[in-house]
Amino acid sequence: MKLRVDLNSSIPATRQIAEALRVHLVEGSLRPGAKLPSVRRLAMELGVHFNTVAEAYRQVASEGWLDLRHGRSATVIERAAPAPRKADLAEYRQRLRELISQMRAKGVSQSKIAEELRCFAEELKS
Amino acid sequence: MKLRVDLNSSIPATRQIAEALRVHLVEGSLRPGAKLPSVRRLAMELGVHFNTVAEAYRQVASEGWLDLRHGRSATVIERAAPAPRKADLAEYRQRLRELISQMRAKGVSQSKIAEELRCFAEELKS
Amino acid sequence: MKLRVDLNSSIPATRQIAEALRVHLVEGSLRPGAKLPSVRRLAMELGVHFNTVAEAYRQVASEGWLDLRHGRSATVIERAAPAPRKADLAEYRQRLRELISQMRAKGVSQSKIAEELRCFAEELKS
Amino acid sequence: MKLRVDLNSSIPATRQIAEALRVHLVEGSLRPGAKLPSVRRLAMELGVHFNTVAEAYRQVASEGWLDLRHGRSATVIERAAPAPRKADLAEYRQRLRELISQMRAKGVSQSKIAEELRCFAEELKS
DNA sequence: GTGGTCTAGACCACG
DNA sequence: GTGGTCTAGACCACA
Repeated sequence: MKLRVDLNSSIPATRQIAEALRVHLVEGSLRPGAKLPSVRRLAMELGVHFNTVAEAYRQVASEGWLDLRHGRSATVIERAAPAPRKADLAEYRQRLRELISQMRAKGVSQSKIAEELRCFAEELKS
Repeated sequence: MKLRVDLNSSIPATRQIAEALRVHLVEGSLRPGAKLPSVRRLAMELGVHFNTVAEAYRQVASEGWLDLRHGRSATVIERAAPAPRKADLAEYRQRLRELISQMRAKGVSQSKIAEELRCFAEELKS
Repeated sequence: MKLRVDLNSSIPATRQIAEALRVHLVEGSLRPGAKLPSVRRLAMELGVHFNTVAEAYRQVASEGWLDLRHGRSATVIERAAPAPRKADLAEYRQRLRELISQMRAKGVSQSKIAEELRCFAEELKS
Repeated sequence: MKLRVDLNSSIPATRQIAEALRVHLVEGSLRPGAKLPSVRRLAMELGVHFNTVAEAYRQVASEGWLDLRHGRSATVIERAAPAPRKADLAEYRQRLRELISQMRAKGVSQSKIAEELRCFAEELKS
């Protein structure tokens, strides 16, 4: 498992790590039963404080992906996929619309954005 | 032009207003030359402090959408699209990826997400 | 409103502050609508870091006592008293039994403990 | 003597074991002279690592309840009740107050709480 | 060895 | 002015 974090990015390291973990979890490269590296080890590898990693683990655990208990290493657990609520979908659509507005506001062209979206859509197909 | 803000929401009012403006600007319901309501009037309508609206106007203006000068009403301007910085693009891609992971974590199926993305991409083409 | 915290105590300041707030809230000296002092002001008064107070506020707010929103001062809110669940009562009884065992283990005499308990019971009557 | 520990509980095993022992010791079901099961045996029964049991024994022993020596089984001893330190008493009073606030916050009525306290006080008298 | 807590300081966002 | 976030370091608790 390899995680990339960019310490110079304006996106906080905690969020980057949590997000990278979610990607692995969602995509199946981290399966139930797998043990994550210890917070301290991963922190050293990434060049961040161990609390930064610990917080990321906690966030992901609070979403039901990890069993995180004192003294034991963090373990991926079987996770009952919740049924998506309609309200959630509407909210996500709204957030997507806002994200696109922001991109256009920052000067990214419509065609470039459309290309990005299609690119992600393709990735999901596989 | 109608803006919806929910004062009880945990999303801060400033951001809600700025987002709503951006959506209108980007989607064309606010065209160059259009005049926005005065800060105080809009504030009264929305039930927020006028500074809150002023801050939202300033944010949107700083992105090049508005001509904001003392004594005149805020006017939408034809804006030279700023060159998107590479770092920005990377950040937006990251945020998009994150949004998608969250949707999947919430139980939205891959195909459903892909469909949403393509749908937005189509809208942008036109 | 006066809060006492003992920085030399082994009990963490955050917990002491949260607890002191709870006592005021439960006993009615902080009523719905009342505004708490700002985290920074209270922190200065108590001689702790403002984050310590902020965390205490957050804990109490998460129990439904406070309206805690960015930029506004913390306000006591009307709180629907939840119906006590039976399981809760059993748990509290267990915790009380454990607390008493610990006191006896530390050398506090039975009669002294009984006296304490009766003393608290009296306070509650009024 | 039977101890219940719940390995799935968020309460750590060590604490659960130590608490359970204290309750037995204080309430008299473990009297001076009684021998506790060996660390390994109890650990096996409870399904925990023997170090976990050993740590619990050590904690209880450090409070003067047990004679814990290499090669002999842990034995309950007649203990000279240690003099309670004033600071301890204050801390316990604080914890009791905290427990009561929590009960009230959870919706348990004052009179119900007072009744519980008096009930425990009576038990101690005998 | 593991993860967790508490405190702290620099900086940010909101009104 | 308000509260909040992020990172950090010393120390603690658990297995």
